[in-house]
Amino acid sequence: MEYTVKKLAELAGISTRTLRYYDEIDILKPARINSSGYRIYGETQIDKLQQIMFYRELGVGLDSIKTILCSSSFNKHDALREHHGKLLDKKQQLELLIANVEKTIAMTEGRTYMSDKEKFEGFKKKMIEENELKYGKEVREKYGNGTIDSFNQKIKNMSEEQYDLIQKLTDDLNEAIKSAYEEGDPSSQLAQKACELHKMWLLNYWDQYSKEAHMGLVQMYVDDERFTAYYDKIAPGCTVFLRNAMRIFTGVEE
Amino acid sequence: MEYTVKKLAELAGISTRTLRYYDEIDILKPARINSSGYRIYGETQIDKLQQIMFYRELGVGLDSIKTILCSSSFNKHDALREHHGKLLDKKQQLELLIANVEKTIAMTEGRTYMSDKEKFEGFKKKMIEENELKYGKEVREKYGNGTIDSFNQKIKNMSEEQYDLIQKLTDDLNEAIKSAYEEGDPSSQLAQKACELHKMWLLNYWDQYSKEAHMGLVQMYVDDERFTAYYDKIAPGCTVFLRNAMRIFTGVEE
DNA sequence: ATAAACCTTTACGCAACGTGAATGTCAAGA
DNA sequence: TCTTGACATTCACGTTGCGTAAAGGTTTAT
Repeated sequence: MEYTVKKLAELAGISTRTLRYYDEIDILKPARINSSGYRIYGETQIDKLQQIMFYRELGVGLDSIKTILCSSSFNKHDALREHHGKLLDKKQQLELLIANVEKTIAMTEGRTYMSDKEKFEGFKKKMIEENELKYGKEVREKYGNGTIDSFNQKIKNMSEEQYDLIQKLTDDLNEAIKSAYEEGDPSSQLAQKACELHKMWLLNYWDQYSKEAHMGLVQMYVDDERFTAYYDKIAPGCTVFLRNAMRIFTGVEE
Repeated sequence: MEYTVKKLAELAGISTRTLRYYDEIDILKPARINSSGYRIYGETQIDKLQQIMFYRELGVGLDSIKTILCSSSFNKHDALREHHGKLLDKKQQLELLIANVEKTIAMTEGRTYMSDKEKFEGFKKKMIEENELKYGKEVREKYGNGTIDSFNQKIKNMSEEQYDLIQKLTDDLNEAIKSAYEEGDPSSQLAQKACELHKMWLLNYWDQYSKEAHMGLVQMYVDDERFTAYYDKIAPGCTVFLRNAMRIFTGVEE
């Protein structure tokens, strides 16, 4: 039995373009070409196509398939195991992605649930997105996943009142940092009050507080340009000032 | 603070090409372009880039990101949920793929374990690949996953002797079908013996046998071109002949 | 002044085809 | 016989998100 492209394509449930492509990349050549230039396939080609489709269904790339089909069964087995490893990696990566997306959705849902009026737009944008984006990785690395997970959980469970409170706290904190910074003395009462406020602000997100962790965080503000940029918006140079004040506040030498 | 491509790229941990590309597709335009044609970015652009990277980390396509960034938070939420759905689909698909690859690996491992000498190359190629490829789907659909899973399990557990036995049985079966077909009478003793052999052959793979299932399988040989082609290799037209003989053998009217 | 380090645009490459465009071939009906 | 419609052919561009030159202008440092 002989087949033209269309026939074979229908038999195999693929497109004619695919067959021409397979011809082009030398993965499946027709048995012969007739006088009009038509591709003619035979039984041998059907068998090969079946094998190709078999590996294709396993997600193997055409390039790999080409070499697989020409190699011994030993190498086929090896190739499959390598492919398997790749798939597992992909899966793990995908699961991480899904978890992150779910977390983000949960956050936005928590927010919209609490306020239909997008009252907390600015708050959320600053707190959640910036926190997850900027702080997420670093905090995860330094203090483990638990820290940021509980952070997210806390945000979800917060009442509107709490949101307002934190909003106010944040404003007060920034104000305090600014005034203290303008005064210039990290050991001043104003500066130490700012540190206290920063601690209170932090306590809203951290499950357990430690001076060391607090100091570490503020030091990180200084070390990472992105953090510095964020805090220096209050006043240029105030990130370092905050760190110095915090050294005194926590008594931790870093 | 102003940034050139290189500066911003280093800050964000991406390539300059990426920034130029984002400019090209209108996803992140520089604040201005200086007299030498250099791209100059500002704080606003940093913030936007952070948002872009945030969504990018979630696996959202750049096209979607562009619309997301211009839309309300409500629509952002919606887009995220849609994206989430897509990811779940992808995951499911990937898991299926992995399961199939694992199954295939298990099969080849079973085979190589049983025979280092690639003694069963032809057998394996015909039995496992063709079975899984051609028969897998249909059998699954008609008789559930259990049927083919137990089939695979059985193959794995088979001893070399059993392989030889089945090989011989297969040859006998084909021989019997051929002779019976040449005689031409589906009710002949030869034809009924072929049916009996086909049943014995089947029993090596099926956990429980039923006349109905057997008849259904053979009818499927007739209905599906690919099956027909396979059996007609013995002799053109013999698939239908086998079906007719099987009607008498099983007494099932289909 | 000259080299190093930066910037620019242009454009091909990647995987696996989809989707035309322009044109040739074949079997069948008026 | 002529035409129509279904098939075939070969280009060749589009898809995604950039990587990677190539060929050239600008800025900075020595």
